[in-house]
Amino acid sequence: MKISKKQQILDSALSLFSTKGIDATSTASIAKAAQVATGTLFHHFPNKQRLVHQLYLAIKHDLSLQFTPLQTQDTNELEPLAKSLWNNALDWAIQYPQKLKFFQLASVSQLLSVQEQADAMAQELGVIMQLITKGQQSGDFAPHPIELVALNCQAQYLSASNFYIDNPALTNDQHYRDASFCMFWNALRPLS
Amino acid sequence: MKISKKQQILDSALSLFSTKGIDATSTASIAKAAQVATGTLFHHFPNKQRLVHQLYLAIKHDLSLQFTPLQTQDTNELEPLAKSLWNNALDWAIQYPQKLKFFQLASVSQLLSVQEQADAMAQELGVIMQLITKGQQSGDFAPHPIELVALNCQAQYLSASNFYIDNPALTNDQHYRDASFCMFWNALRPLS
DNA sequence: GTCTATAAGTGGATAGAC
DNA sequence: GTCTATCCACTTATAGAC
Repeated sequence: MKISKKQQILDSALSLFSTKGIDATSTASIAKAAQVATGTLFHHFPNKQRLVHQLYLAIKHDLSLQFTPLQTQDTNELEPLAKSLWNNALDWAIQYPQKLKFFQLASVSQLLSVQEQADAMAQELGVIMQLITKGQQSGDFAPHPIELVALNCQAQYLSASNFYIDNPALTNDQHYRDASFCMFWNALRPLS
Repeated sequence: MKISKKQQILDSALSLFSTKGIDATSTASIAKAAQVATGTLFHHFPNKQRLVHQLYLAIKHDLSLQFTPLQTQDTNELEPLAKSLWNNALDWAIQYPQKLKFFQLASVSQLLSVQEQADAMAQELGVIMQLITKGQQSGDFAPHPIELVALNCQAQYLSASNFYIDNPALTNDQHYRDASFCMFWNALRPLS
């Protein structure tokens, strides 16, 4: 057996959550989709909430892996670095639309506490925070409050990702790609 | 009796939906909170989905009313107009945090079809679309695809609103207000 | 219009065999 | 670790009295 039952459950849960919503998906339907008994599901996860939480952490970690390869790049030129991070993140969302959708559902739902979300953000997306701080120090970015800027970045990223997922034909359209990055980048800049 | 039972049901539904989530809120709990029998609820709304839909439309309309008083203003100067629209919308969200929360839940959940959401957007928020078009024609804004720009505006608005709702102490902090508008406005501008 | 009572079904979660 | 079988609280929605 190549994939463990636990992983099958997580995969099926992601698929169902992202299409039907988290609350609207029963544990029984997850087990059925994973070709597993409900007893097995509750053997691996003490309850539904823990299953959601574990899936959330796994996906957030997965996204963070898109950023790490770029950490070693030259950081003197901020814009090209930001552009490759932006495109990496967008490509990830386009490749795994279910992960993005679930990520969004989990963020908006009250299943995870604000604290849990903030912790996951700080741990996994620390690279982004450092980049914002660096840009503010060099004067490339406006000196706005960092929490506000971080939330704004996340919001613009989710917005652009959803657009590409809903309009697959435009995925590789350079005009659209440039436009989305331009808005993102300009938002961070100081008033000229 | 000042408020109709139907309105009591809508009010209680909004309150419960925004705190517990839509799926996680039972019709029985809505009826109980509204001090009404379940039979009464189903007399006014054929089913739960219709109740959600009706609430969604009412709230979207409520938001749109924040924009109409400004339509008659002088539109030669775009930035001050945009700033007052931005602040109006933020103030509305801060005053009615439950409405914003529900609005977000309904947008992300699959309860409303993409078409229904787009229709409501076009009808109620047409003012915003016209403003974007006008800015693009005058050269104040970059000529990005309008759908992309509209979604970006909505995302930044929701992001800023959530921040203020989660941090009530900063509601009237001018530094934060200016920062959030600066990001929003800059995102729309062309590359300098 | 509003209520009570209840139908008919689904939910998360558990016990215990293998 | 995985399964079958099952508990029972809770769900949406309806019927019919007032």
